Amino acid sequence: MTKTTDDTADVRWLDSAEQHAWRSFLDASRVLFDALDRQLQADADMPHAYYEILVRLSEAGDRTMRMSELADSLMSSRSRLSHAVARLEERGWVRRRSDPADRRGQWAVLTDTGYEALAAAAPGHVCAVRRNLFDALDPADVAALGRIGDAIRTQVSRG
Amino acid sequence: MTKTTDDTADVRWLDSAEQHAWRSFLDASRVLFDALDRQLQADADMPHAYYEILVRLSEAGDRTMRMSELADSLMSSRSRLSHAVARLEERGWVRRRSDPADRRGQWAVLTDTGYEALAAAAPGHVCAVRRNLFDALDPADVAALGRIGDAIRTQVSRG
DNA sequence: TCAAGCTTGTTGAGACCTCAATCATTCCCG
DNA sequence: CGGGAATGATTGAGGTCTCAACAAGCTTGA
Repeated sequence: MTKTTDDTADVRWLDSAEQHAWRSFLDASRVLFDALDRQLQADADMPHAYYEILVRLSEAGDRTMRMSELADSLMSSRSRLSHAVARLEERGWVRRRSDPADRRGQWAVLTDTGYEALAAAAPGHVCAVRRNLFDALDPADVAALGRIGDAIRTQVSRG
Repeated sequence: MTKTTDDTADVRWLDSAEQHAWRSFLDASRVLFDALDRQLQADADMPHAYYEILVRLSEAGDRTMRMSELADSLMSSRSRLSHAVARLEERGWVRRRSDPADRRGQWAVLTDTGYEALAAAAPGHVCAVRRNLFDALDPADVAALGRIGDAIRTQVSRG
């Protein structure tokens, strides 16, 4: 969509560098995430979202996190996480325990089976990330990507 | 997930700069795309995927593209596009016409109604892209983002 | 010519996500 | 203390996406 009429004169359209950056970012995200999702689904029978949940839990003390804390750390809605953890619980990879101190709260706990599933999936996934992403980037690109990502996250959170 | 045993010694794990870049990219993509999807859904009653389809068609000669060409240009699977165009057709925003020269092929055509829906959605969407993304980036970042995106797309397509 | 194999596109089932509504609990303040 | 607001989390309905299977048409080569 480019500017063609005057009734939107107050909009600052994207210039060509922005246009290119934006489409490039969109396309790159799509192909990359699709590729990683397919790899994980094929080799470890889990979508990337599950993998990320297992990773966060594996890094937490006692392999345990509050649902809300887990959702925040994954930039996920509570609803999305609730559905996902319900499915992970069916697989026996995560268990939920209610918090005696605040009976509204729930703890998500990574089970041994869940840890094993993660350990089995990780090497292939990390290889795929390296092959599809980092093999294309030099150290300056890696640093730039980190900085840009941080800037975006901050910007979006500010509303 | 970090290296903890020796049975995966052949995997080159991410170093801390890569780790940071990767999570930052993941998180930024998630919050950004979620924000844009919500804005479009709320203000124009369409998901971002529909918007992109309408944009491509609006830019094509005769506002018409082959389904496969459209799918490729959107980095979309044919199945995804088929479902999406079916829904767009129900809304009267796109029509499909079969190609007399190759009767397997279909042309997707943007209708006037579809064009109007796009024109109505575009200003708000572009503002949201600027507010959530470009307002946080200086020109060097914009250039870097474009280069990195291109590199990723190339890398992933090479398998 | 014609059958095997590619290409184009669609379909259905099932998985996942969003939104809004809901429930239970805790917090806050008059 | 008590009642309304806020918090933590879940649920169900409905929309979108994936995967695999399919259908139909084109192309090729013996």
